[in-house]
Amino acid sequence: MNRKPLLEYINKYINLTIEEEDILFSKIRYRDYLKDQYIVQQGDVCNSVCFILSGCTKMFYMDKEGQEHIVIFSIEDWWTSDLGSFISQTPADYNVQCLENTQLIQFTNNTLEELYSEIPKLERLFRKIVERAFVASQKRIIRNFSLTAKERYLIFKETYPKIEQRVPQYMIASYLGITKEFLSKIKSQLIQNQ
Amino acid sequence: MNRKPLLEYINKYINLTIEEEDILFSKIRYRDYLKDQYIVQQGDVCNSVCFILSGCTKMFYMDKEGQEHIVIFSIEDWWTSDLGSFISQTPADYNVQCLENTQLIQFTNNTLEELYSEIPKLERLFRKIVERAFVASQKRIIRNFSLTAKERYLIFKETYPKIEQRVPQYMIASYLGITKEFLSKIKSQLIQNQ
DNA sequence: AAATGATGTTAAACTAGATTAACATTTATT
DNA sequence: AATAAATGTTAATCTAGTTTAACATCATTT
Repeated sequence: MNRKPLLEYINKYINLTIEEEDILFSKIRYRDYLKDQYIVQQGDVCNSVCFILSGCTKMFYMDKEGQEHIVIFSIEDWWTSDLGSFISQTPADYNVQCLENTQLIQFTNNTLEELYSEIPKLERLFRKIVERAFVASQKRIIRNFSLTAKERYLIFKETYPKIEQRVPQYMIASYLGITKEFLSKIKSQLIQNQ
Repeated sequence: MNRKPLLEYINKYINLTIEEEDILFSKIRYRDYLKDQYIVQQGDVCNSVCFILSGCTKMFYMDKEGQEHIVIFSIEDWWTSDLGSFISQTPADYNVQCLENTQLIQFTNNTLEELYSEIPKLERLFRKIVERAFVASQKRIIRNFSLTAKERYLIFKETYPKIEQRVPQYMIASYLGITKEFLSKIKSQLIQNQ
């Protein structure tokens, strides 16, 4: 299997020797999921974090009214998991479902613990990855408070132009925290005012 | 100075030898801030993360209209910083200001890099800290989407009972993403309906 | 004790976004 | 090609939360 995407990604943060690369790839597992399959299900304990090689997933929370709230989309060269469930080994709050056929690399709990002890540098890698994710998450909280839905939509389009094209509009509405009807209204307003 | 609070905190995640503890405390710096002083200012590059020994801070974003949006409160045994600015060494998006006289331990960029190389275990510590912070941050995004302001207020009171007592109500409103007037309304509704 | 500033409350008018419902368009299935 | 299922749009009505403004309370300074 092709090692390139993961190695290129990792090399942005740390440098591995050839031997370390071999250790890494001896422990991880490739997996293929079909469109609509679940990688994580709300209520199950999530036992892996996954690096996406191709495809697209959504992570969402289903509330008591049965409404879906999308936390994040993930595509190639990014990660997906319910990290909260993974790190504390408690039932997942979220679902992760494939929006396209998706190929990924799984790091299970055991895999990761072994890797951390054999290649301590990976501790740094994952610290840096989570740092960035945390910063993005905090930015999103503030945006949700201080910007209107229209402004948030424009930022979303700018930030994730690829995702805009690949997923249905009603899911983008869910990610933005608005209804699909209101997103429709925003889009028609944007078309008129230019 | 008293090493106990930081060591007790660290011991929840990793174990340090006596020698490692000494290295740690030889590199960090204690600081005292007065009420209302700024630890980080929007626009400056943030060059430390701080562990709070006593006191209370707010981290907030000031929008173009001059409105303050509180991202998080921090009290004893927790951290404060603009992590985004700190890790990428770019101008801070947020302010961190003391709400009480505040005593803290500063980890500067250099301090941390030295510590990581002398005590690699600390890499793991900070990975775990950021993991938890990230999970809490994602939970908050979902709560803001799927719960009403009243529900969010009740959860806030439950989760941070100490903070509720210590900071003015209008700042709690800001943290919840609502106006102080609406928080007042919520509180009077809660008093009537019981 | 009076005065000033910071914080908190109440109520009326307003608005961003939700809800409901009907219809339009695109995609998948037979 | 026809039908069904999924996705997207429009418009009317409704509501959670905002805005404005006046007033109340509490703390600090003189």
